[in-house]
Amino acid sequence: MAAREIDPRAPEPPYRQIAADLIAEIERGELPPRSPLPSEKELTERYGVARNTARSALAVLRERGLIYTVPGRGSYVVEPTNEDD
Amino acid sequence: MAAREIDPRAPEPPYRQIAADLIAEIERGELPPRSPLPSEKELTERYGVARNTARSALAVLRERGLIYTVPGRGSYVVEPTNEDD
DNA sequence: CTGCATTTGTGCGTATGTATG
DNA sequence: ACATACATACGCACAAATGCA
Repeated sequence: MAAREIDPRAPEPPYRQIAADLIAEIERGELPPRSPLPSEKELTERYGVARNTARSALAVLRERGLIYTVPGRGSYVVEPTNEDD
Repeated sequence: MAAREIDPRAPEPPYRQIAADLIAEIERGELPPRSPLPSEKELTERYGVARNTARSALAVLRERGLIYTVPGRGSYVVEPTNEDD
């Protein structure tokens, strides 16, 4: 298997497609708060991209404050901050 | 010339040293608002680093809201927003 | 409009360092 | 010491945007 719906020729670059995919997973609750995201290595295998591309996708989520990264451990979904109730 | 004071073995990684250097230039007024920063290529030559490293340095400034980047053109110092008077 | 140079955007591969367990 | 994972860095390639002749 591997390689989820990533199209290298789409106007949206792969790293953004992957970021959108991960964000969708979080919003669907498939990746609940504090749960670990796939490692960079797993993302490379799952989406069929290079490590830098996987890292770029994670960087998007990090900049949006959706995840945080711990060196040597991995990336995790942030705790919700109750700003939507 | 080339290669300004960048030490690859310092605890501060090169891209942060370069970012700090550029920030200092902005704060000294050597790079006034709307002035163009050196291109990525120029930064690689000036500091003796790879383009990715130069890009990482610019990304730091961009995230801090100190510069903005126009594809195909370059990066520029932002306009001050008068919040310090 | 066409072509060209310049510059940034994206991507791949690889290597080394640091943090964690 | 070791495995895993992220951080940083190098080199390279091609695409896309811009500006100009």
